[in-house]
Amino acid sequence: MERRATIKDVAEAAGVGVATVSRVLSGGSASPSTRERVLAVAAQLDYRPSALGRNLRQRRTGGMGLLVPDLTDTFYGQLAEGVLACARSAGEPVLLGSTGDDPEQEADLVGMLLEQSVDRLIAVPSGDAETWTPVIRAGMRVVFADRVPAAPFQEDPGVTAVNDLMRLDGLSPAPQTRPLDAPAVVADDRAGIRTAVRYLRGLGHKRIAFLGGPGQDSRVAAFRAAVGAPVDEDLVVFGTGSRDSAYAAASGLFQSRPDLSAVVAGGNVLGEAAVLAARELDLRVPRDVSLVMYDDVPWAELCSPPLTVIAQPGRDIGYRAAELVLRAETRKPRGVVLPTELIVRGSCGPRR
Amino acid sequence: MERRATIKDVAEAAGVGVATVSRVLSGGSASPSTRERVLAVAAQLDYRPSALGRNLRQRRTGGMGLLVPDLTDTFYGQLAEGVLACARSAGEPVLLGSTGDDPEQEADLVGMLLEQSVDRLIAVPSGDAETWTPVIRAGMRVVFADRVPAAPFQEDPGVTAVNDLMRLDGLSPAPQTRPLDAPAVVADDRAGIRTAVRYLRGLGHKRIAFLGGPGQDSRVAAFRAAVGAPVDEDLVVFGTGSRDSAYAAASGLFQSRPDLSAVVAGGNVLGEAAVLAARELDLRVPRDVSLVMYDDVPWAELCSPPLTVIAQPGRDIGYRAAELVLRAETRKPRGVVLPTELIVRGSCGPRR
DNA sequence: TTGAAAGCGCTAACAA
DNA sequence: TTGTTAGCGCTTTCAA
Repeated sequence: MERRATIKDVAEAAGVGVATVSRVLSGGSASPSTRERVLAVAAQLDYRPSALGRNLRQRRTGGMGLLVPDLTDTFYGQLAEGVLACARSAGEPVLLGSTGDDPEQEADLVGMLLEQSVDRLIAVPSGDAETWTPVIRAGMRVVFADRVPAAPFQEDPGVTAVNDLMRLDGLSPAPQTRPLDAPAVVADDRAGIRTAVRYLRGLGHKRIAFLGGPGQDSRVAAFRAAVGAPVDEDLVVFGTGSRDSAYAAASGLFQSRPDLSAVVAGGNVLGEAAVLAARELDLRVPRDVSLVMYDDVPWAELCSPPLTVIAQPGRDIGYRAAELVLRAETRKPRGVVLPTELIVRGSCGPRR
Repeated sequence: MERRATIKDVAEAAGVGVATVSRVLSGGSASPSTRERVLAVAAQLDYRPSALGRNLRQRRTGGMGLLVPDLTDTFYGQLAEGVLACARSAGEPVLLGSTGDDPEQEADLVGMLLEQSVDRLIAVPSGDAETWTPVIRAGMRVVFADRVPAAPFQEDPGVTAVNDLMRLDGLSPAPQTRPLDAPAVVADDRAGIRTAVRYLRGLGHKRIAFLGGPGQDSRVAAFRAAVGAPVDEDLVVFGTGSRDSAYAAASGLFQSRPDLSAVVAGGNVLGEAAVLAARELDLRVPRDVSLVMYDDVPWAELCSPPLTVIAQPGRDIGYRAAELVLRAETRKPRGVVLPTELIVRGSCGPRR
């Protein structure tokens, strides 16, 4: 890197002390004449304050970290765009990491951010509450997006945010121990899933399956609640996050339960897998099987028939999360739940 | 951020000087006994060297910047995943920016990186060679990915990399002035487009259109070369990068030239638009119009018929670019061109 | 092999 | 309103 002008250069050229330059540039008090002179010189020298110096002095790096499971998943692309939009308008840098939905990789990435002294983080978490507690305790200001860390124990979720959201989602409330001081920005999974299930019920469907992926605990819970006890457990299956695994899960589901007439896919990768598996098995959508997919992605409309989806505002989720993590907010920040919308297209039909 | 152990703490606890700690931790010389002691203490204190201090001292930030046009475009998601994979294995952070294919936003983002003293950058460029020359001159080590900056003047492309690649792509060679010292990692657009056009020709198509987007100069050029002079200029149309604009371009194309029988979409967003526009206009694919799309994305298979595509290795492009920018390489680094592959599925048929 | 010391560019006390 | 100064945590001469 070529030598760039430093604050000292500006100070000398303007005939003032470095502190004055610093003050002027950060909007502190200074006489109009000094201010003007300093500004002129700075512009003339094309001076740009070094974030390095400032950060070291303030013992913290500006900007924020962003951890998502997979950027080839369009939903996370949308979420990331939201975060970037907010960060840009705030002039803050964003450090990106992709976790592959693997708690270990996630931990590595968090370690890297710690090393960089990044103390603000937006995360779509893979690890459970137990793994996140220490990092929040260590002073990292984290906002969860899209989902919250799973509770490690049924009897001790140990997470305020998780707790509240689980309650929102109709899960059993649990005693609040060790509250996890992190807000979360999520979609209203409960309402979204409930609406979808009711819609399918209205079409006459009785055997409705749920095809889930990692971190979709609240959607699964919402599904169970929506179909009501007793839940046919064979109709609730999971992939591990990769497209292959999602396909395997979908294919296995269709083959083991040819009696099912509708499936709710918990995310767009799972929806994709369902479409592919159905085609492979010569199941027609929606004639043989109806499909509702979580996430509205551009290609949902390209399928034939176009997919009926539960839309969640990925971009807004990211934007709001970035706002939250940026706002040097007061204590006990609360999370936000954004609405979902059932968009009816052509992938659901009456039960045959 | 809670107080973390510093190098000084480690030095004191180990009864050595800070320089020794620094040496030990960076693999310098030290007696076995000292080394062991320092290491033990460091581990015990959970010491992690602060990137802040190191960076200031070395007047540069580690890691790299990554600038892409749009993360909701799956191709760039793939590319980003490649970059992240390489960065992770090198333990380097990645600063992400999304330019929206807007040279101004791009310039802002570059400015931000400069301020952060990030001196390595992987960019899918929006601005032309003229805007990039100064940043490279300023010492930023940039590697272009997916495409190279457009040449500002026909008679003075002013860019070695651009120049070479344009030549590869069959454009007129130009005198090499002001060489732009930046390597590029791109797909073999020329071969990809040529193969697609030949394939369509083989199917009997005569009136083949090209639907392009920003930064696709080399693909357009390849298309012109492949169809051969005289090129029917009305059959070469462009969107500006947004989905809406792509749709408008596709729709306009189909309506103004009902005689066309095949279209090559220069990217997946354009392909998406073509499918949508065709459906809206009641054009059947491939009966009424054949379609080949650049980019193999997961949803290409979900369309019916599944889309015939020119696959380019997005992830590899990102990975290789990251390797290049990381390797403190010798002078005059050359770019790399990765192969494309025509994947025939169902969106092309014989001309009616 | 080791330690002392000098900064990297900046901000924030503190003085003037 | 200003300038001087002391570091932030680290690496790197330079001596010992």
